[in-house]
Amino acid sequence: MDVRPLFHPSLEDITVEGILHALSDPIRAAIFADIVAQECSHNCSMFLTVSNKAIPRSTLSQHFRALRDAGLIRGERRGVEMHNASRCAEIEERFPGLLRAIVNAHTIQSNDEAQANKRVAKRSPRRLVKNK
Amino acid sequence: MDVRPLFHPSLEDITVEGILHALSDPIRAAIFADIVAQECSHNCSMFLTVSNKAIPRSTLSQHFRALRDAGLIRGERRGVEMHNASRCAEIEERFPGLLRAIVNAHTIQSNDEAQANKRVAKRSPRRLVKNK
DNA sequence: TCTATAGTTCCGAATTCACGAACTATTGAA
DNA sequence: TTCAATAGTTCGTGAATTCGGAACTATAGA
Repeated sequence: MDVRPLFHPSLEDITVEGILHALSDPIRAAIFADIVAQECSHNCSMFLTVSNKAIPRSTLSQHFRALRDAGLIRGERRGVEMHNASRCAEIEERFPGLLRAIVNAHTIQSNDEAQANKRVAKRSPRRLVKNK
Repeated sequence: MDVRPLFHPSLEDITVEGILHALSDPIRAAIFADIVAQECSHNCSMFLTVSNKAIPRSTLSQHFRALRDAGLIRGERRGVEMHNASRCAEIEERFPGLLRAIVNAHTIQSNDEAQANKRVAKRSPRRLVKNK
């Protein structure tokens, strides 16, 4: 009955600091990258594991709220689950190039890490770097 | 006698998360923007007030350390003071376009805020918006 | 040697963050 | 209807960060 509507900041209330802070967390960055990449709708539980790491539901919920509060995604309740879509297009209007550059940088970094893991794996096949 | 050398991460140890986190603080963002803008040397105490707000020395020192640890600036002791330079060029190699986009977004936001302040000032000349 | 300046370190208070437990809302089945 | 399952939120507590004053270190100059 309650179903308080989700808060979403209006475009002019979105701040750079807010965006950077939201995306400075690796889990949130991974979630956001995924939502951006596949422009289809996404519910939250798809992310109960992010990059081979289990995320508790409550933590996940907070991460989604952080992304919404920062204005990065828009969430919509659809029955029992939630649909999440990125607000890239809007943000691109206000801060051109920002999100593309960040997502791109994250991609570069992931690739670098994957390379590093391959090299490590060759020598000692078992341990992986950077997956604490 | 002590003068432990300042820590600076090597280029490949610089992370996107680290950069975003460092720049998600408005004071650090302002400091960094300034260092980037004026490519001349900068000591820390130039920033004892940032955007009309007094910053305690200890806090300032922490902020500079955060920027160094994130790999955004390089600090060098010169006599009694410190010389700070941005590491933009290096980072541009690894994460092309990232810093430009962020600094640019900050500029856009500052301009928007200045506009808002002007409009407010016309009506009630005294209070300024967003300078808590 | 004394003083002033620039910056760091230390530590306590305040804030933020993570996550388990309990809760709400919706759907589908009995 | 009622019951169970699913998706997500809220709350409370302990852990980790952050802020800033006080005391400290290092250098330059008188």
